[in-house]
Amino acid sequence: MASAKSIPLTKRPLTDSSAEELAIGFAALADPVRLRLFDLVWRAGSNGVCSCDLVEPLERSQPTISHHLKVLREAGLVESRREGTWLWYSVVPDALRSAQAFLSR
Amino acid sequence: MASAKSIPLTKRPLTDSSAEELAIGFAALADPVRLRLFDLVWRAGSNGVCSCDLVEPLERSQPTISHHLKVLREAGLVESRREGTWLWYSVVPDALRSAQAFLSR
DNA sequence: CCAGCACATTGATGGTTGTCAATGTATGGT
DNA sequence: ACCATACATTGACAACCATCAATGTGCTGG
Repeated sequence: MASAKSIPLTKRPLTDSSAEELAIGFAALADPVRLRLFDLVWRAGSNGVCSCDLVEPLERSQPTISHHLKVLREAGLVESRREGTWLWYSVVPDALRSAQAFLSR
Repeated sequence: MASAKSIPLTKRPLTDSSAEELAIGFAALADPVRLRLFDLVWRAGSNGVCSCDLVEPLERSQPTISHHLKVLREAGLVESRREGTWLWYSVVPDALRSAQAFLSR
């Protein structure tokens, strides 16, 4: 049961742990290359996009793109599915929910 | 005049420069201490909050808090106003607009 | 003018990050 | 079995970052 003294969630300051969690999400978006990468994956919709098509438009080496995709994956923003030799990346549904909630008051 | 070939803004991939700009905003929020700091300033509303009241709850040294406030200020997220010896910090109106717009598709 | 408070700046340090060349691994075709 | 392709991992390096102690700056009261 809720205590009589409880305060509405949005009125309480950020806890250390939820700040940590949010910061991880924002950190994943805190690099221009990674933002454009995420944008390209996002635009591909639920079908996703082959990572082989992400190297050229971003003008970075293949290991660099692979590294950034790993950061996005580990932050829970994108996911990948195998299709033969290829990997198809797509945005995790509701991945941005907590970030959106924070920015919207 | 708009070209007949022009594409709706939201359908075009992120340009390098707008990705750079967005990334600066997200980077400012990509640290747990800075997030809690921003949260505290935000909750203070338009009156703002004295930075002397921000050191203790965040359990960091005064120079560290001063450094983080500078990062938030230079990212355009907060602004300060002098009141005698004190500085009062408040959130810049519409500071989060572009970030919100990006996260909302 | 001096003492004290609020806040900023400097300098140092350990840790993290973006990048690429080189190499490794997995998958599919022949 | 072999080779080519797609992608990941490793290692290295320069740049950046969070943090604090020490010091500097600006304001106020006496």
